[in-house]
Amino acid sequence: MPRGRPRSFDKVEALEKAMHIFWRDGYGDASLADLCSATGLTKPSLYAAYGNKEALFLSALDLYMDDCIRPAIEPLLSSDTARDGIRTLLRDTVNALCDGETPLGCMIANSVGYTSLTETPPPVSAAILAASKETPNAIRARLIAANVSGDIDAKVTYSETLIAGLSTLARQGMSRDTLLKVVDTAFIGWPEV
Amino acid sequence: MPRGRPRSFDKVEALEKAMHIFWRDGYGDASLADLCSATGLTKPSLYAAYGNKEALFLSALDLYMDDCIRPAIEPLLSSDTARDGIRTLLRDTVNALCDGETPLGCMIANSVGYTSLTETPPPVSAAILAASKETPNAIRARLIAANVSGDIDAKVTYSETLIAGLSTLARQGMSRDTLLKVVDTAFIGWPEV
DNA sequence: GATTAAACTTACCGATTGGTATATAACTAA
DNA sequence: TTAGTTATATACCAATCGGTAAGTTTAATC
Repeated sequence: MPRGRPRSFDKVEALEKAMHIFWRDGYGDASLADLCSATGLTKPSLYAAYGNKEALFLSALDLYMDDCIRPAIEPLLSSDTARDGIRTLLRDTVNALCDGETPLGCMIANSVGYTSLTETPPPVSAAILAASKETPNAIRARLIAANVSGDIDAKVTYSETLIAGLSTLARQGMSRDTLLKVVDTAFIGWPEV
Repeated sequence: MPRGRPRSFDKVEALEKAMHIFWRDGYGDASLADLCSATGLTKPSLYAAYGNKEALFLSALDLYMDDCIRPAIEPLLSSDTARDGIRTLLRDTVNALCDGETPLGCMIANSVGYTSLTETPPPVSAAILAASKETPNAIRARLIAANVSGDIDAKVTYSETLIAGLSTLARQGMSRDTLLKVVDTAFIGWPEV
């Protein structure tokens, strides 16, 4: 049993609220005042529980990866073909980007857009950069495993471009149906197998 | 001849410097201190010449459209086929995004990424939104003029997605050659004529 | 019940934000 | 030369930024 006064809030629940603020506003534009009013906590409570703003963001990003990114990557490995796996990943991505319950767009892509990397603390920008590579790396691994012909790196970067663009457009309010058509269009020239 | 003391700096030259700051940092992260040190002006001089920060951004965005966007759109109208015109537009875009002399990425796409549209003044976000539609509108007009078959809107949004994604990746430091390969990959499935 | 350890509340800190009032300097027109 | 007009430099403003020092509650342990 811990010794002193028990904390009056749920730590992961509050972290989820904070994550949504970072997701919507990015690291720099998410003020402590916003984070406090979203979580219902005061600044000293936030700092006691998570450290400082930087540590809070890193925790929120961890949560985002575990909740939103990695679950979408997993089915890629068990897909029939690499093409189908990546196509499904992109369609699932669109559905996540346009989910009405969470902020528009992808938290990582939003953060990359926000960071004038000069002004963001190096640990934060490093974590964002690392996070932004997880999906492309998984796509590359899947293509290599499938032993596909052609330029694998070009296909990886092409997929990366599509994801970043889809997130940007989703953030601007483009509809889910429109973005799903974009995915269909993007795969017209992608050879089978 | 104007009456009072003549201004000691060139107004469009200073605006270009300010434009580069907004281009690199977006509206919110570009502080007046940054804008002053980049232009070499003091705050009262900036305000006397351009109004306030908001008006300065709008002027900078106008300059960007005239210098960078519209010149790239123009050749689209005189291209042999719609496909070749759009493909050339995207290749020129990549070259502009990776130009070593200007900030990485596209000023409009960067600004869209930055704006947590709640915090950006409405005139600014409206101008950004309008600017972000000029290229897609030109692409749509070209496709209509060519009377291409298939879903024109899907092709337009697909192009829009590519541009936004290319800008994001360019901002992250992806090389020009890599992004040119992305454009090649993106047009494999785009039917001729 | 006394002690101890932790969370909470209130109030504050220096730095930076966008924006401006005031005063001085530089120029033209009369 | 003088009056009128505009640009400059200095210094300041309230508001907000991330972060914290005390002091007060609330609980478990002894």
